[in-house]
Amino acid sequence: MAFPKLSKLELQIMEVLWNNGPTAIRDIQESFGPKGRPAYTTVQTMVYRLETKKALRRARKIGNAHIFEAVISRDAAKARLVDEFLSMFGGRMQPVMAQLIEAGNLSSADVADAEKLLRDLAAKKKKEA
Amino acid sequence: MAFPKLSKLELQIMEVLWNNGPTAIRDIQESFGPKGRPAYTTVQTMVYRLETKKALRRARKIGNAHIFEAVISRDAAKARLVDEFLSMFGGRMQPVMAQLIEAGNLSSADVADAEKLLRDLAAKKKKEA
DNA sequence: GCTACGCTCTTACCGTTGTAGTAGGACGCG
DNA sequence: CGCGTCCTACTACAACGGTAAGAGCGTAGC
Repeated sequence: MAFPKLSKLELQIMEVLWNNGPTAIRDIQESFGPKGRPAYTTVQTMVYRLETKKALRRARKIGNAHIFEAVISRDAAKARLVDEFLSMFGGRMQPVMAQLIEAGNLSSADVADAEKLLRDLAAKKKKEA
Repeated sequence: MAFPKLSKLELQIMEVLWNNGPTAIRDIQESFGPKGRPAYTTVQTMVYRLETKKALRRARKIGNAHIFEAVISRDAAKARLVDEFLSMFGGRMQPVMAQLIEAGNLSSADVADAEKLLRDLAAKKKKEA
């Protein structure tokens, strides 16, 4: 399949690769901040699983350490997440928007941004039609 | 904890209770539509698990069949879902909105609804400040 | 009253996720 | 060259979610 499902921790690992570019396991693990981070081998296991899922690959070696890089794009992953989420709401968009807008702690700036996006989208839809 | 995490299938079951009020397992199962629905005992297992999670309870019996009713409200469950989802995006609201608006297949009506919600929210925020 | 059908309860199994230990190879420093 | 450190690769395991089979009991209808 083109697109594997990623769990929360897997996503956090991908996030590091998306932000930092190719990274060694040790650096991924340390990027979790000193407290409450998972053990080195935990991160390692997740990275290996991401590898079999083809979400990342071994780019090269430095010394005996592998350097991993993302294969899947951040946008693709997030689109997948959105789909997943939508399906929880029966696939209907409107209640999701409503819930997000009401329950999420939106700042005024967030609201303004969202409005702009919606206006742009509305305009685009009009043109298409 | 006050609020258990519900999986997809668990949510679908709760959905039936929220829509229909107190319901027997057989009716929950049948509400999944004749094709591709899970076996009776599968639904039953999920219902039992929801019971131990205190998401629903046995309301009464009809003959020897239990009738179950929701304990958790739909809004509470969906709020929980939204939180869960947000945490996947690092808790920041804006990118989530952006992703949803761009990637979700919004109808024109959805867009209009969302805009209205946002306008109301903006107005409310102004008044608060 | 007996029988059959439906419901309950119990038990089980597999895949995924998160967690980590351990054994052994490689590398670099003194 | 030898020792410690670091990384790899493998293995393990528990919780959870989805799936369901099997045994047994109650009720309703004949």
